[in-house]
Amino acid sequence: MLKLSTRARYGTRALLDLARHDGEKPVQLKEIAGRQNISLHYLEHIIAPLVGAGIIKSIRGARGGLQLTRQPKDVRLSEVIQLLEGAITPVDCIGNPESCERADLCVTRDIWCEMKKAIDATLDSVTLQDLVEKQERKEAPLKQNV
Amino acid sequence: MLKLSTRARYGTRALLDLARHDGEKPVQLKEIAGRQNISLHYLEHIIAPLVGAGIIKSIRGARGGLQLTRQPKDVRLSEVIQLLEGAITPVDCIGNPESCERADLCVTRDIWCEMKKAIDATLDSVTLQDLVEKQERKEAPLKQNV
DNA sequence: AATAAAGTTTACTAATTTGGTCAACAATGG
DNA sequence: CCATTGTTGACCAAATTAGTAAACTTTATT
Repeated sequence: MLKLSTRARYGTRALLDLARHDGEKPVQLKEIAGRQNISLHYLEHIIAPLVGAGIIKSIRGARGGLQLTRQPKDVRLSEVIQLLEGAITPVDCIGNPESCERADLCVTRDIWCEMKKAIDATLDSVTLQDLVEKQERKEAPLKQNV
Repeated sequence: MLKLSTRARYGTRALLDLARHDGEKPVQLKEIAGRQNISLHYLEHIIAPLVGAGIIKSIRGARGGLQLTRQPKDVRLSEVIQLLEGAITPVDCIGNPESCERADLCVTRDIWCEMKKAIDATLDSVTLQDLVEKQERKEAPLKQNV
């Protein structure tokens, strides 16, 4: 049913968490895992490709942690999802047309291509900064009630 | 990676096959399986929900087969995919917000909702008739070369 | 230098989903 | 009655997903 993997979901939440603490001291994996209610061990796996891609900087050792290497406004979800679950290819023949001999005549393939484009466009239009701001707007009214 | 299941792909191709023979005598599963290069036994399972939903009529016995119950222009891919793999819910919390306690404050959820909308809109904009016409346009130039 | 606090990496596993196959069954035309 | 065609349920293997565990590396601090 065109599911997004938990890797993608957790990873995005983790990045949003980092974005909210951008400019502060490093954020520990443990903190993120706690706040986002994600298994620490699992989160380690999810973060790895993001560190590998250089979108996150890791600082080892005591008082270490993780930090974004770019400003939140410069990180698009399209890139994040790409790193977390690879390119969005609803069907294989989008990526490599050779995988199906009828690819060039196949009209259903064309539709799946359009679907991919629609998804990509959606994700490309959102940055971490957008999410941070949205989150703050959502939380603001609540604080007044306290 | 947001894969479309083979059920969805095969099923759509099968329906397109039926649409191309709309108004003719019933089309046998065997023929479709042959033309579309899909295992007959597997196709049986894929067709079942479509028959169940009444989008296809089945005629048993000798000279039986399958037929669309509606005109191809009245069958939208959104409905087809819905039948073949259920509602498109990139994350569970879209369908039932209760599945996650932070649903109402979750900004990533909002993005996944937008993603779903983009996919649905794409599929809703295409009918089987559109596919048939597109296919004919694609095949036309080839015939001249023969 | 020792130690504790981080992140990194590899190995393993359980559960689920996917993509089928097989065979018995039901209905229908001839 | 019988050949043909769709229907259904049981079953299965491979892949993927989601997660756990533990050893390992790096670094700040004392």
